[in-house]
Amino acid sequence: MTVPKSTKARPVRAKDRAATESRILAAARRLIGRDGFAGFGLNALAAEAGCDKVLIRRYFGDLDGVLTALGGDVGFWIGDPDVVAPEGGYGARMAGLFEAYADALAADPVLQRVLSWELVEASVPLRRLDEARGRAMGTWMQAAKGDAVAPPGLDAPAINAVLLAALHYLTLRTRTLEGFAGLDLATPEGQARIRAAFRWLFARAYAEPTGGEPDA
Amino acid sequence: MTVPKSTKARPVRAKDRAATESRILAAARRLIGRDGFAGFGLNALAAEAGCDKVLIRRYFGDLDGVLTALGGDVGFWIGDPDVVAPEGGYGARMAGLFEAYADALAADPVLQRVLSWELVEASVPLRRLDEARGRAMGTWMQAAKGDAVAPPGLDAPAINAVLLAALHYLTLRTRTLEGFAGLDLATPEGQARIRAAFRWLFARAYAEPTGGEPDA
DNA sequence: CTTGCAAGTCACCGGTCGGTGACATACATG
DNA sequence: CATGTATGTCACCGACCGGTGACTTGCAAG
Repeated sequence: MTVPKSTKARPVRAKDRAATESRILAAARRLIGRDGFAGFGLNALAAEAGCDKVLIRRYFGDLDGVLTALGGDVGFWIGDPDVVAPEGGYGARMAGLFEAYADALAADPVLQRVLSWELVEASVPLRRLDEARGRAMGTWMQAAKGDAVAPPGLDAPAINAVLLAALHYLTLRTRTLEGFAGLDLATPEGQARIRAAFRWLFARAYAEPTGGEPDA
Repeated sequence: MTVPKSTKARPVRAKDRAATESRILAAARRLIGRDGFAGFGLNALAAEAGCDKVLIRRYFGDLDGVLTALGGDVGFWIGDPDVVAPEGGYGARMAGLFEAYADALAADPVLQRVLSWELVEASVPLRRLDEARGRAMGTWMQAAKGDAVAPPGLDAPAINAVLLAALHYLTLRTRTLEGFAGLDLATPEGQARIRAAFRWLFARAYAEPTGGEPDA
């Protein structure tokens, strides 16, 4: 595709290492996004990239090297933190950031596969991928928070982590199963109920102090 | 183990189909709990059960048949709904049920593996397993709820589903990765913060009506 | 005891996996 | 042009996978 074919028939290929490497990385992204990590292997990657598997080993060592290179790739994770306009109080800003992230996650099959696989296998490159993602997420949250401060008397990072975990699980689950806990995640009605529940939780969790703190 | 060895040396084995079947199912549970679904195959299961793989095929058809039989097994999923004493209001009862379920899930590696694998692969027997689990969970929640009713003006099933999703994700993630969203899930402090955040969210979500409802 | 059959054992098949050595080709350098 | 080296291609290996046919063995009915 990107490499102009030569004149000869069989053993052509343009002898461009950089191009081959980027073709391999692009194929890895495509492969993970389409088939996930279960079938992510040397042979499949070589076939997807249209090159011999020995080149993958020569350039990246092994599949973990490919993942590491993928994680180090600039712009691999969701890029623009400027999606959310910092307005309103802490809760409103967090809710806005949350919804923007939810949309981005729903639209990114590769990120979904990575998050799913992290729950199954604990490998070093996956850990690196997650750390890179976590760092990007942190700076994103910082930018979105701006000068707003969380209400006193609550553990905002923990609350945000819980709601983020719920978003991850529900998003990942929608890809394989329709229902969860009696709700139908596939229908627009079910998704609307989930969204409303998230809004409700954000609003209530970060509401102005009203009652006693349920600490023990 | 359960089958008394005969006198002869090699081709003994007691010719007891029922015992062999239960040995296979027990081996499947052990295998899934230890290694997960990634290495769950005919050969591994036969080795774990100490029988020939052809017997697995003869008795269960294929691996999916084994999973189906596992799901139909009585007491495969968490059994006793009487853990939670139905007391207090709706929110308190749900929070109590929630914590009991959290402890049970944390102590059940097989259930964790099933929940993880459901996010990766969408196979029919896994769907059946999930449906059985969902039904057990539903009756459990019904029993725990008792005669309490949710406060009006909110979608209690959706809110419960969100918090349950968060519990699932955080529990599954703790098995492979230490941190999430800046929190350290491995330390008792991090787990205490998560628990406190859950309590906070339950208390706030189901608190007596205080302010405006954040519906859109 | 003889016979029939299910239970259990073994050996083998084709396919795919990751991995490797040997080789062909293109490009830059002398 | 000659040469070295990196790039790319190919064939093959051992290991494991699910799957299957052929066999042996124990049990029970006749």
